[in-house]
Amino acid sequence: MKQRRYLVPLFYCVTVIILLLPSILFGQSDKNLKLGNPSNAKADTTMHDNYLMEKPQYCLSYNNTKHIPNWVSWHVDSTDLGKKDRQNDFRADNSLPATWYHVVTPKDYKNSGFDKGHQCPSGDRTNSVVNNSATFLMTNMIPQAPKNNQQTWKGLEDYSRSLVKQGNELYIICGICGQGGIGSKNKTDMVIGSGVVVPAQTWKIIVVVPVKNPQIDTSTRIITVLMPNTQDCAKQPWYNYRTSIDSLEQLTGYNFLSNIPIDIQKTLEAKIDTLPIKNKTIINQ
DNA sequence: CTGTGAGCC
DNA sequence: GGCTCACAG
Repeated sequence: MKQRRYLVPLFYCVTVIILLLPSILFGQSDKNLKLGNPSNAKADTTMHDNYLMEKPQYCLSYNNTKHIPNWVSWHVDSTDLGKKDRQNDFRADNSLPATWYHVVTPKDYKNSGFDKGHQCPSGDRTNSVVNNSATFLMTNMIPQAPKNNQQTWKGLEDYSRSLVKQGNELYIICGICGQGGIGSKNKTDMVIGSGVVVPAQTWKIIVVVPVKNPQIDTSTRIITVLMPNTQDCAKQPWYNYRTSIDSLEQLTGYNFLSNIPIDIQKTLEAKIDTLPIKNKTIINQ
């Protein structure tokens, strides 16, 4: 009879460990795709143009015709932001299926007039060397016009991290559409290197969730942008490129936020963020 | 690897 | 000036 007294706490401990196992093993990786998989990508090598790759740091749909991701999805909160240095170890992603001939390397971007533009930013993964280094895999890069990448796009990335520091967690997805951009050589390029497609536009959706009240409802702030992959992009700040998820769905054919209840989803997808940014006047256009 | 540059706070 | 996005050699 005496042993039975140990059974209850033992059962309790085992249950807790089993329940926590996914987060112990995978950290935050389960959050990276939490709001949905907009193109129904699958980790199936026959899906060569919509191939799902899940990493602890971010998830993506890879396009082996374009040799860039269709979209990259991740989650950021204050635990992701640390003090680890930018690793700068751009390199081929050898976790692509071995049967696929084409693997993009940094060489494909050399002297192209386009940046190796992070989708999941280095700056969103600074809590460990391993996590930061993972953002430098080439499957997380697109040929991005330098002024788009280093100015307009970076402006939104910096603003996003300021929201995290103010007590929010973010669910972010971004990607590409179309073909043909204008880089530092001041001409339209359709491809660079050994056939890496240059997108015409870049888009991003940020779902802002206060950590102290982490529910997603019709009042949740959504920041959606769509900007040209050109040097002219930087003539406007990021907040002048705000649009609705509805318009992005029409453009891309994707279904965003599909894991959110449909009525909430519809309200959120119609919204265009209008919050003034940094007290600057927003130019209406 | 080091050095350089542009933009922004 | 310091920080962060990069580039070239």
